[in-house]
Amino acid sequence: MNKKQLIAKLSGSLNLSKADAERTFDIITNTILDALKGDDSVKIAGFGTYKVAKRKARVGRNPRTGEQIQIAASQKVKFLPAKALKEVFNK
Amino acid sequence: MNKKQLIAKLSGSLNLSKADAERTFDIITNTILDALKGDDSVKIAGFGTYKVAKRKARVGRNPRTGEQIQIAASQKVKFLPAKALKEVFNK
DNA sequence: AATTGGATATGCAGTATTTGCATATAGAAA
DNA sequence: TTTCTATATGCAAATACTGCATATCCAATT
Repeated sequence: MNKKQLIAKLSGSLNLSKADAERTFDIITNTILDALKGDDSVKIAGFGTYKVAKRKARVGRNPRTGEQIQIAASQKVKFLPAKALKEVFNK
Repeated sequence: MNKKQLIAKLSGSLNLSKADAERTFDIITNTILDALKGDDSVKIAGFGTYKVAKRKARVGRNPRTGEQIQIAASQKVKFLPAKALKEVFNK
């Protein structure tokens, strides 16, 4: 399912036009992103936690040529599913 | 930031009561979950992709006693940040 | 509705990183 | 109040990550 299809569903269940449903959805994701930029984590009970994880610089390898490569440190958004979410898929 | 604080922010930016903002938010997360249950992945352009990842059974260990334990296969929701999302935190 | 530019999936090798087990407790959230 | 979540522990095994070409897929513009 892609964003367009998701918006179509939400349009129905939220009783909004597709344009409004998309606007609503975008506001929510942007709010989460902004929070991650400033704060460091966003916890949503029953769903999961978004966190910014710092990754150290390290040595990698180009699998095509085999040569070693220096990989810079970076940051990545991680999602940790809540307990309830795990149970849904493991009952 | 926790869910309550997120809802409070959304209440303002969506111009909804807190109760309605929470209802809206819950409908969205539930819609995503339902899609994932149907074995799909949910791709949200510019944000990321939610996927159900299957994990194989393996041998684990009780860190308290040190004894080996057989761990059953399981499923887990994974979130893969979109390119745009990575760039926000690595520029 | 169709085209196009951009984003993402795949496969590969080898190393780095993460995962997840049990369990109690502390702290936070509903 | 009562439920949920983070933390901490050692360690084996699963998985992520890198460059890059190709194939596929999506989003946005015509």
